[in-house]
Amino acid sequence: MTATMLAAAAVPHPQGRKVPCEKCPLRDRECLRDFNAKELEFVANFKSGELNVEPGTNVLLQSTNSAHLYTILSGWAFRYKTLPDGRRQILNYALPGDFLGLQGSVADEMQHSVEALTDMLLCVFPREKLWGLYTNYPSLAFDVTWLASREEQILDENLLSIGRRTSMERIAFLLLHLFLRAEEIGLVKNDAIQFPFTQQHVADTLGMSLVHTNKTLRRLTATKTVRWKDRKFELVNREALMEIARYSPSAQRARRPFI
Amino acid sequence: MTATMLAAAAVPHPQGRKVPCEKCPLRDRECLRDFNAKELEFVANFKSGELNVEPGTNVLLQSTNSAHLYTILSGWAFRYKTLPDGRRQILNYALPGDFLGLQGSVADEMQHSVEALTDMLLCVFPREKLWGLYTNYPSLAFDVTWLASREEQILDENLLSIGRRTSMERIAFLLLHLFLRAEEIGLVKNDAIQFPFTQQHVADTLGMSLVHTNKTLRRLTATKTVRWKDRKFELVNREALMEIARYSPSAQRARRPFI
DNA sequence: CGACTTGTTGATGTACATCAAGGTACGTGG
DNA sequence: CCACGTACCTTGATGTACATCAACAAGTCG
Repeated sequence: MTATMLAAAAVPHPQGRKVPCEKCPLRDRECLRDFNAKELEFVANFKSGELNVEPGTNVLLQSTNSAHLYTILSGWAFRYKTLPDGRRQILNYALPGDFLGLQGSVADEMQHSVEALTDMLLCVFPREKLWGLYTNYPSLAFDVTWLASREEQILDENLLSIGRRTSMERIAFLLLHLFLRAEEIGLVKNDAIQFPFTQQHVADTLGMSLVHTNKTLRRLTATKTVRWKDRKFELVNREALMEIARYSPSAQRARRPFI
Repeated sequence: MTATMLAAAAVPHPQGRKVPCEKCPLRDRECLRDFNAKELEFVANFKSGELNVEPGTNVLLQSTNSAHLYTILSGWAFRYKTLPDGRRQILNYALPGDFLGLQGSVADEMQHSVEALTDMLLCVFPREKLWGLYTNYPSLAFDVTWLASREEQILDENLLSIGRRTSMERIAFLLLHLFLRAEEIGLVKNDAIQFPFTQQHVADTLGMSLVHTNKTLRRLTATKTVRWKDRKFELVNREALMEIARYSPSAQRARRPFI
């Protein structure tokens, strides 16, 4: 029914810092807001190291508590929950610039897991410094809230999908959504991108069986709005796909935090 | 398929303050953390008035932007989204102590609507003062983040429900979830409570049709774990219901903010 | 040493039969 | 009139089974 969970959880053993914050790869992205010098200094101090993980690694694990928070510098992951009998629901995907582990600062233990889809480079923050961020850097605190609220928006949209969209609309919406997020951070070239997930992931995201996902996906590609073969995804007709997905262009975000 | 949307949006016309913050009805709830004098003073200044709305009123409306943030002092509401053709998905319910409208501070316009289920008393904050809260009251800023993160947790759980639980498990889980939230804030007496929503709301929350919701609900009540008649809900066998719902006791929250 | 088989595994594609869920219709009771 | 209850038929989704295809490892032979 669902893929088996990979057992090995990442043991965070922050190596010495490699990339100084002033040279953080994320800083080039024009979709992120700029830091001032003071903020940059704090963040540099906030950062305790980096973590490199392989596909299939569990960065965070349901029912445990991690001492770390992570910002994704590169790579893809997904957040998911499982029922005791193994049924799996993928909640959302995480891309460069996304922030992982906030829930652990608010509850005693994680209510979901995070698994890497590709090789990832993570920026590691010790959780106990989060409070210092709130007391000294309200702009960064607001960024954290911004990220939490954006995650909430995505979940709302997902809930609408699974609850009320048809299977065709669901798949179209998910592919479009991920494409647009990837485009926002510069991962798309010539309307094409490498998608690191399989049909099983799509099925587990949309609450569908693998077989039905496959059939619906064939029907979707038959519309010639998208191509998806050997991990390579191409958006052929954006407007038509938006139509199929019942996509209402969501509100622009004023700015996007850096952290 | 889904209930029709009520047209009238609430026009916030903050009347003069009625309840001074020191006497806020929420302060008695032992599930909320205490304010210190300084925080209380700020919040009293933050508050611009109160708003009283009737059942069916749209407190916030998708695709608009409200100049206000609200804390619920009393009453029930629900957050929902609609597709252009009218399909409705209820995302979550809002109870006393919950905070409404944060998304509007992060995006240009609301991505969802909020409709009152009962008479409600709302505490009104002007949105532009939110930044002052972040700069001067990090503890309150953290509370806002706490609330956003808790909302995210609930949405995660909902997504798991709709995506992977059976219809029986779904309904059991929803009823249990709402019962426990109501219990947390002292709305439950003798394992019984008035639920202000209908089967149509349950259907729209769980992504099911009304007819199927009704049939499944009959099967659930046949298990004698709950009673639900004329808006009165009674929890007869808590453990058995948790079993049916595949409820994994979620982590305790260390504290709960007041705002 | 390199080239060619063989077996394995994971992702995808497709054909059924079965079942859960939807839609319409028409009840009741307050 | 609205919320709830139930019957009936239809359809969308599931589960099982099996086939294809590429990637990869191990072993064999010239």
